[in-house]
Amino acid sequence: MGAKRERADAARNRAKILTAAGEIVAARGVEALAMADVATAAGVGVGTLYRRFGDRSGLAYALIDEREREFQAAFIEGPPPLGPGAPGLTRIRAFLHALVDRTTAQLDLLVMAETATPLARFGAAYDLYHSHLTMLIAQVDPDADAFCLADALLAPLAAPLLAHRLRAGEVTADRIKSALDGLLAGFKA
Amino acid sequence: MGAKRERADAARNRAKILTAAGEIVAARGVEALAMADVATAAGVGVGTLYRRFGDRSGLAYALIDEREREFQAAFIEGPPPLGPGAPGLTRIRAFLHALVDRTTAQLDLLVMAETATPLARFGAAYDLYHSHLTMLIAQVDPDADAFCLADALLAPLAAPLLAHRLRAGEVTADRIKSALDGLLAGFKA
DNA sequence: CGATTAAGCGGAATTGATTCCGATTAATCG
DNA sequence: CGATTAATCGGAATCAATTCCGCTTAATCG
Repeated sequence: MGAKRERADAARNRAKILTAAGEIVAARGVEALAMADVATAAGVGVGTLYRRFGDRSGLAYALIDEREREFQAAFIEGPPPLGPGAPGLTRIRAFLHALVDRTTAQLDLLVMAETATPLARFGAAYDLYHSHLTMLIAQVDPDADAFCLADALLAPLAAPLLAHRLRAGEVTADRIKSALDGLLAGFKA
Repeated sequence: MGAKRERADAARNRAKILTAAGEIVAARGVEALAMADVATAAGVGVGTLYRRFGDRSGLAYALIDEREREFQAAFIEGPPPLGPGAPGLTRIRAFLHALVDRTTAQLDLLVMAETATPLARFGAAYDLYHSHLTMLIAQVDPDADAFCLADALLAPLAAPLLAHRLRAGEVTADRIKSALDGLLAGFKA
């Protein structure tokens, strides 16, 4: 794991870059986070930025890193109900709730860390699928939060995630369908 | 709805572009779909490409459009169980299964239509969250497909989707948490 | 048909991310 | 401390997407 310890100038530059990037985000938002600007503000060349952080989303991730570490530590080794000690279902619920909070707290940076470029449309399609499902769910169970459930069923089927799983050979289309059936089983319960 | 009908030369160019783009994708894959190349192959200027399709992901979407229309027609007005006529839960299941198939059939283009640029990492974070959840779920219910369920719970919380929903004011963080609780309720059922 | 005009056109220019590489310099070693 | 070497640097060059804008031309109208 441990690389040979960063050279002194490298560490100094890393700090300067992170500071400059943080200030730009604070002042003008993530869209304004241009690599060339960060380099200039930090007083280093763009090459330095890339050697240190890989790419734009890597820089975003670095800006998030501290809170991310805290969050990870909390659910891996922190106190219950997030950490070990509480019963499984309780921990699952606690984790999901905490993730919602953690995500909304740094929404812009997290979007950038995941997508690099602004990210295109949510498929003209997604919205159509979503309203179709919302309608069907409302019909099956008038008491459910059809809108949110529709997202819960749809999001796992987004092309990028499916591509990730299928290409890695981690799952098959049939297995995904079975899992969906399992979810649906607990529906109008 | 209907704009004033496309000019003859415009329609001709649209066809030439779509043909050229389709050939490039067939021959060298979506990564090779560079706007300048498509323009050259189609014998038009890049400006024409952009006026006609908006941007790169718009072009991808156009390449997909035909099958997409068929799919949409099938679940909106086609025969049951996909279309109207079958009971709600049956239609939901049929829709989700069909969506999995429809997505896997044109995976690359759909990814491109959704993300424009290659798409960055799945958050170094996503994988960690996923294995954490997988473990907890397996512990709660040894018979469940923990791996897939973990995706089902996690994907709806991806930053881009949350950002979309929260910014539009369509939901609140608390409502999302409640919906998650609802899903969990049907778990070890 | 000739005038009129808005839609459409091409491709140079711009923008921003990412890559390259010769010049530096921190860290190591004798 | 001075030599040696590998890690860093800086910033010019490259690459692709997207924007701009002056020129064309299909469609419309008298």
